[in-house]
Amino acid sequence: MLITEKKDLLQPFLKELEKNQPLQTELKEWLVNNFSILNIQKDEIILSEGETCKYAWVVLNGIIRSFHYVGEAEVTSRLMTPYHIIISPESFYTQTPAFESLQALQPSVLARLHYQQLDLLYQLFPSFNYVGRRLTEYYLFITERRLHLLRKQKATDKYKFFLEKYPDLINEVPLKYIASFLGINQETLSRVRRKIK
Amino acid sequence: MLITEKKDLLQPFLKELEKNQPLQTELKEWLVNNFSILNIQKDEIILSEGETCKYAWVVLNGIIRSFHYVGEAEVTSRLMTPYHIIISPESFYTQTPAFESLQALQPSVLARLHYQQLDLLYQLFPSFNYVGRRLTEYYLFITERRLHLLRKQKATDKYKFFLEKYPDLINEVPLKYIASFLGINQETLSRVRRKIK
DNA sequence: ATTTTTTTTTGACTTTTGTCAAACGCCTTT
DNA sequence: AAAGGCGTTTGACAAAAGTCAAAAAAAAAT
Repeated sequence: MLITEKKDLLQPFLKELEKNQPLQTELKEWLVNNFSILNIQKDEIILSEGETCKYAWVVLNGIIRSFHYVGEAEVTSRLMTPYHIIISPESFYTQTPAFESLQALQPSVLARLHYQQLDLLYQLFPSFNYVGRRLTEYYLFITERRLHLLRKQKATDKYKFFLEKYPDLINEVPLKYIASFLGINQETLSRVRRKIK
Repeated sequence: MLITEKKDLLQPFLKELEKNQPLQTELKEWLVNNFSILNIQKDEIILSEGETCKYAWVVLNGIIRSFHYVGEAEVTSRLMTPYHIIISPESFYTQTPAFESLQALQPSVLARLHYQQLDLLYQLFPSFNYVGRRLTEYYLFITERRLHLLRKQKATDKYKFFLEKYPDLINEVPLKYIASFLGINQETLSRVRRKIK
């Protein structure tokens, strides 16, 4: 892939990164040089349970879900849209096997950076620790929001919360994944939807 | 409070901070000088819903819970034990009013640092951004663990997970708070306990 | 030691959600 | 137009959890 093309693809993500604080030009160049672009098919698995999460991915296009198994059943834990950074946190931070998998729900474009490259990035540009900290704080906040959702007692409340906080997902993601994300089953979600309309 | 006394109180917390990487002596001195120690009574409210979370607290002793209201009912969202750093994430990071409150479940000893002091700390010691990032990553990980708990479908599974991951809390925290933390009601928790024993 | 208060458990009943099987609607393929 | 596949809805019934009131147990106060 041409470097100019890669640059264009990464541009909106870099802009997101700069929301807090502008980044040094060399840092941005380093990012463009070191990220790789991936084209992912619908349903393709990006990370399998049991593998160690060696990359941080950025969604440039498409939707990715994380899921794990509870017995036979799949549980969808996160739904990730453009400019979201994806890792399996425990696995990535501790470089141990993941208990969850990552899968594309649509044909998607991702950028990825290797764990060791990210480590190097923090060494080369210590100021990037500030960005890393702010980003992690943001992810902590949205994780708390998912917790808030799951603490809603009634299926109806969960669905309303979902509509409010994740409006861009409702028409993009099959209901079975949304139901699972909300911790209810698909039939219950379907009944909730009928009641609300 | 004497500085030597404060130093002794903070010592185990500083040791926790140094688990990843030793800290410069001046940084540790700065922390000892700038943290304030608070003695908190049982049931005392540390932060009230609607207030902005201006401090980061460290539990040196005791147990703190966070909770918010859903209608009339209180929902306990976190239970925090020694050396845990406490903030109301959204409120602290964005300096906007909190939707949750913080309360001591036991007589507790806390150390606190003002938001602006923390900001100053990051400026004075840029390397502390690394520590901040690692800490935030850790809190992200344990937040995901709470999510994992709430995604368990059956009350029995939630309680077993709680016993496994939070063994130090089971004999210290009244069951009504644990039930609420698990997203079930107290009577259900009581019945689960009978069935398990 | 006794009383009072708080915490935990129990019982009877209601509400909510899950389960399984089948049907429906819509898009794509032949 | 018919057939197949996928996502969504519906129905009948079972299981799980919630609610309210009261009892029992444990802890704290007098």
